[in-house]
Amino acid sequence: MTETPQQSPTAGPNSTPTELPTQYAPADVEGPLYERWVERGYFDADAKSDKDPFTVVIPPPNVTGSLHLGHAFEHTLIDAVTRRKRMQGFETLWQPGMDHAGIATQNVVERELAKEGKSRHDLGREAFVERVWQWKGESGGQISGQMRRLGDGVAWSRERFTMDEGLSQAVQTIFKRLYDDELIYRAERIINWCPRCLTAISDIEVEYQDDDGELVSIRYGEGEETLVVATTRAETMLGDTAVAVHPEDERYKHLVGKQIKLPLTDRTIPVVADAHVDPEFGTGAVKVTPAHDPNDFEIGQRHDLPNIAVMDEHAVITVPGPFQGQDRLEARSAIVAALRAEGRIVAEKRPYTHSVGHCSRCKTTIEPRLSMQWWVKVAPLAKAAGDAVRDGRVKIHPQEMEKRYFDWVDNLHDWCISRQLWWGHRIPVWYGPNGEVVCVGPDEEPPTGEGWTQDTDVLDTWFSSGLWPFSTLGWPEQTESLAKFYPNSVLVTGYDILFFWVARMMMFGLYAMDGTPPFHTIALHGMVRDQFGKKMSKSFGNAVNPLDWMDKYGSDALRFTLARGANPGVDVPIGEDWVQGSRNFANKIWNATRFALMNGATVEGPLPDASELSATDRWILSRLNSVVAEVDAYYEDYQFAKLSDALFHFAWDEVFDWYVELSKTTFMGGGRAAEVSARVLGEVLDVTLRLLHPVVPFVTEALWTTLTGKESVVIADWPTAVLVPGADTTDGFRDQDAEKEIETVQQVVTEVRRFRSDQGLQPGQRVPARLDLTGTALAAHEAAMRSLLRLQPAGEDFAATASLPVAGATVALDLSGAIDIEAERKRLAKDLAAAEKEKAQTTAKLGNEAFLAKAPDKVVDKIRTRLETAEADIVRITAQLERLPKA
RNA sequence: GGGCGCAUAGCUCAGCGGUAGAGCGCUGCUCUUACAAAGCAGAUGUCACAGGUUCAAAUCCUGUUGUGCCCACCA
Repeated sequence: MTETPQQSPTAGPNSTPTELPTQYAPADVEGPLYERWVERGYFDADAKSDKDPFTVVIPPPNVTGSLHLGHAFEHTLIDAVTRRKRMQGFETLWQPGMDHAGIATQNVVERELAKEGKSRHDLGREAFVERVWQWKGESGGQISGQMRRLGDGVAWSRERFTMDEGLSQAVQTIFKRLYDDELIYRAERIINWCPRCLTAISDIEVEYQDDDGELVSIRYGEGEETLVVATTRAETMLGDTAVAVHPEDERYKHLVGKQIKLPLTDRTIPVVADAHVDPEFGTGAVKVTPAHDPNDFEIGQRHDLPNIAVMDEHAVITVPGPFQGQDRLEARSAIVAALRAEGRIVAEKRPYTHSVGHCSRCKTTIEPRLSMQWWVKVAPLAKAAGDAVRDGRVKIHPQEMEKRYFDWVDNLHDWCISRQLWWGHRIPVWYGPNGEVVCVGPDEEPPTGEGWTQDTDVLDTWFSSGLWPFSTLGWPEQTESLAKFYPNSVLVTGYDILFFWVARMMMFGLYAMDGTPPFHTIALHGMVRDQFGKKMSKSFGNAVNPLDWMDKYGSDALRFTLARGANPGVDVPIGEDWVQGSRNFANKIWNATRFALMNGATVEGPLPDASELSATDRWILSRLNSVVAEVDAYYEDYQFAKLSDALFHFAWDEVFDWYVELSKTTFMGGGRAAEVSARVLGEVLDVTLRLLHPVVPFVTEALWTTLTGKESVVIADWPTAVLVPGADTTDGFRDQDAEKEIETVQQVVTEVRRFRSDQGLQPGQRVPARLDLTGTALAAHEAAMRSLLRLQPAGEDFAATASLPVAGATVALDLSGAIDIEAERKRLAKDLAAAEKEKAQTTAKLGNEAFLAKAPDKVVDKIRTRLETAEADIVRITAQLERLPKA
């Protein structure tokens, strides 16, 4: 769809034909540019470099499928940060890689198998794992393809996978060290069991939601010795081994120590006194099922109660009798029915809304279950992880998130790390024939001989990703890369994995790297949502494949839209219309650069001396330097939305709109003035493109290389304040007077345009006009203003029918009787009313003693100025109204 | 049950003590020689509600209502 290259019709002295088409076609440039960047090694990181390092790791995407908009968002932010640092001269490493995502990936592959009517057991462990590797190959390829499309500047040669050889070594090493330090142990506890995934999961992998259940109150015991307990999981009563009451509870004191009959069984169970029981809640008596409830388990420990498991791993009743073989839900209603038949149900509450745990992977209701598992003793590790933030060595951004972090690390239970899965790092522990337990580190031979077997479980996937900031650099080997790039500089990730991943990296990093935290800043971003702020999900039908929008609008457009919505720590809505708007912005940059090139914009040679610059030139250079400073400040504070917005408005409104329009007459006039402006425009574009590059890398690369003739903006210097020869500034050119002057020009132009529009004049219609600019600084801008306002020189027969005094200047127009007097009268009346209101307000304020006494001078001055402006406006408008011919 | 956050233009959000802002959308008029993926002009807000502090409150405090998120072993 490329159009014939256009040539500037007004071919001035500097105009050259340009090869750029009139519309930016991202698809034509993005792919080749990315491949060129990679080939030239711009993204590689050299551990031998003497530059200061800047390191950031990718939050490794799961190899479960393809990237979604959330990844596109995260990658945009990380890429922007690292591209800027690279331009600033740091030895920059963006470490790429992927996560094997144990349970998630195993589930995906099992679903694939299910389509073929097979289960993983049909294949057997080895063949199944082989199959998952195959899946990883495909999915991983897809993911890296998407990252290339996005423009991610990662060091591909360093790509790692949490299950590759080196990282497996790291996993075994740290496991062994923690084991030897007694920070990893094996114990039988109540765990969160997923009867669908058939594995234990950790506490944070359980999602609680309010479910409707039924609370039944059951009478236990016989005759005088009865009490009532309540439960939502009636089936667990088969495993009850006690009833607990509060030690001080008078109602039950006589029963403590007695045995009472457990209904539906031939067992009797003791009544125990335990302070855990809240006498205020329910009946004050609690059934105790140590094998199926974490609290009950602890009560059981205190009172030496037996643990009776009543369900197998599929949550099917195993207790011999009428309920054996029934699923837990089936058994629940059957047992309630049986109890009712015995007259033991004394109350029912249905529905009873209560919080129920679900497997975060498959949503199946968790079944607490007694099980032998491996654990990390987190207390000492979590203490260190909390302290590193508390003492300021690690900053969390935005700071409000610190509270969440502390709440978690300060109240952490031990971490169950073993999983009854096949996909993952196998636990490096061997069991001997006589119950010996041997933990083996990397490069150690496992015990051989009769009866020795390796633990069949694998590790929680977050165990290996917790090592990511240093395992990717070669740890446990003391590599050059590790020395150079650890600790990481900043971690950019979503607040949703603050506990899963960030806290674990903190714990492991501090532990393995002798107390050096893995990064000094944690920048947390929000979740991508749809244009109405709704969560994106496949089932809701509002999920978007980032590739679709990149195909349609270009990667830059997607990236810019995402960056522009990125307020720290809060969710980011995105809609297709907005991406389209960003595409328009990219096109605008493209065309503005075309215009500049057609007019000879250049970066060759030094900037002209300050004495040669027009006020327009000085204004835009001054503004440019403010924006450079502003953008830097926003980057340091991870304010991506603000920096993107600042650049958007500076580029579009100030450079591409006002500067270009105000300079057109200069360019057309040719001569030295045009040369000067061409050099200034070249400079402004050069800097603006470099400022924009981290967020919109492709279009800026295409244009910057064309503009400057240099190799690549990827390796260009990050902008600093521009200096103008001959100007009395050392820290960057600024010119307040020029800024004021152009502001006035803008006011005049806007005011006259408003008048023209109100009068129904066609935008292109030329009107004879006389401009009285005496006593103002605007004389130099007359040609530009006439051009912008379509004003012709006043001829012999000029008759002013409208006269607009604005900002000290007067613009008289000859509308040759075409003026709509009523419209003008209305407009002026409206303006007059506004000015009078303003006058009244400011007068009142200035008459207020208290205000004058307490308000800062700056504010008082401002109010005075407002009053003066209002008074001047009133005079002006009144004069205009009087001058209006009678209708 | 605890903790945190949010309520500002039709939508999504900035602003966080001194004249209400942006993007998108909407209404007019224009192919004005970089760009119609554009230009110009315009409309639209008791800044959730009620109190309080202050010369001054969208902005600070208290309460109310609505809403979202995180955490939690009350059967």
